[in-house]
Amino acid sequence: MKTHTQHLPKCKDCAIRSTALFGELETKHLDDARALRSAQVTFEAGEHLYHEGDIPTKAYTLHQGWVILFKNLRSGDRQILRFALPGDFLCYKVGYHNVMDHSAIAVSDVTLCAFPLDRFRDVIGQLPELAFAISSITETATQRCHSSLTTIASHPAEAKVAFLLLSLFIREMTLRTGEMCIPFPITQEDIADALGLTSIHVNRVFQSLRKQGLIECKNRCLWIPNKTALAKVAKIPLNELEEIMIGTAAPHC
Amino acid sequence: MKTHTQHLPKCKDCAIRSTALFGELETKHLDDARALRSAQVTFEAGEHLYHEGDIPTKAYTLHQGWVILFKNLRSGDRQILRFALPGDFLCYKVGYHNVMDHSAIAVSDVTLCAFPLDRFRDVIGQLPELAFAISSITETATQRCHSSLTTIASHPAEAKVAFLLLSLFIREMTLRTGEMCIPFPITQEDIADALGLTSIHVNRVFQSLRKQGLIECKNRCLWIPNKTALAKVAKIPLNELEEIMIGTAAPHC
DNA sequence: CGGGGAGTTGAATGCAGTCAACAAATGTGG
DNA sequence: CCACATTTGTTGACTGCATTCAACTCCCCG
Repeated sequence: MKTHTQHLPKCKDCAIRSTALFGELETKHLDDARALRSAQVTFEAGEHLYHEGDIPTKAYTLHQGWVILFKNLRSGDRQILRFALPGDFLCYKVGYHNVMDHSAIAVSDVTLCAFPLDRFRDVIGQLPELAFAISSITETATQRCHSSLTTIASHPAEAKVAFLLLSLFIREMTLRTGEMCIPFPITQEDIADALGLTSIHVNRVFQSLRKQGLIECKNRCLWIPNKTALAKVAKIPLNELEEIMIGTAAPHC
Repeated sequence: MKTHTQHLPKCKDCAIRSTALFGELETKHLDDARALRSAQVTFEAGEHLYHEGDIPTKAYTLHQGWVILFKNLRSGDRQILRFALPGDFLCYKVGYHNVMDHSAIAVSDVTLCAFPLDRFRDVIGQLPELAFAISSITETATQRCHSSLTTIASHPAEAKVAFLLLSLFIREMTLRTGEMCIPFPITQEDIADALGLTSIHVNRVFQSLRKQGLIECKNRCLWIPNKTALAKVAKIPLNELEEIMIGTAAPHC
């Protein structure tokens, strides 16, 4: 982990600001919002951002790269709770049990904007909008969790994989326009750990989806030629999925 | 649904106040907190509190009875997201997409305290503590969702059922001390819909758990003689589960 | 007393897991 | 730059948990 406090990039030039929440706040309360950010931080692929049990002091907006949020299980393997993509808000915790219930690890090299948590208390006093902004983010997170829960609990493996790939594809594509594939730094085993399947079975599903022409995936890149068709396999209407996956994700400065 | 605005019970006499969040706020900001409550509302068993797609105007603290939160699936059946018990906070929504992503139905006759959502905006301006209180609740909800996700994704049916029964038991037992069973108004099919199993398989698991002496369940009542033993089957340490399930749940007046 | 919902039981099917071996891709040190 | 090691992906055979379908019982409620 490296921390940079000097020469931070200007917020107004930030490519992901439009997908992040401070984008909206900034117009009205530019200074308050900016004042929250303390530093930019980088982690290398494979580094832990935080561990289950940690008491966090900083929240992060993910600026670049992918992060996996997961819980370690007694049995030795892990349950992936969420894939965090640029624009996502991580590690915000204000409740009584201010202990992280999961760990986070960088899957690719990542850059984050750091916000000391204690400053939130002060700023929210003067800026109630921030409280609603954060509520909105948490609600989105819960909504996505509901969506995952539904898919994982009651659909066959092919639908689960289709759902996850399509979700990630939609989220990543909103960040980059006009490209013919998205970077896809996760492994089939990661997908298995997210969906409660074995990597072997995920592999079989991948091949089946490839044969049907629904996905193209090689060299750490993913392309979905026909989102509607894949949504059908995922057993969720495309517009519904897009509504959940796109939209305000994080405060960003 | 019936609404009562007269002769509301006094908050300080409320049995569940201690498990709810306003319990803490009240000492400092009694009047502000009370002012939020507009009415008590009752629903009969089987009545819907709200539907997926609704734009809510009121949030509720569940005062008595159980409520099921669920999503209807294309396939015709439903995915249960959460069982709400007395003390739980329902239907709070402030984000941009202020549309409910799920429906709620009363499983037993229920009483709720209603809080008009528009008042929250005003009060939070003067009372930032309320913002944190609500954040805390939402975090707990997300944490429980994580916990469900983990259990449902990666454990066999017996562990899933054990996990759910134990969770409900622990939560309900904090509300009533010294009793030899908890009211258990849900059916095996409800459990199946929550865990992504068939009711037939849930039934087989029930019988297996009964034979092992881990649960006693009849006449809409549940008793767990040995929580530690059942936690072992659920593949989660008892103290960890208790930490997630007990504690601040809802603002309550 | 009859009807309907909830719970129970059995047999057959199938989806996904397990084990094992191998191939391909990626990374590392000499 | 090549040789080797490690990780990731691929394939096949076998097993088993959970589903499906169907029939039947129990219990509550009108």
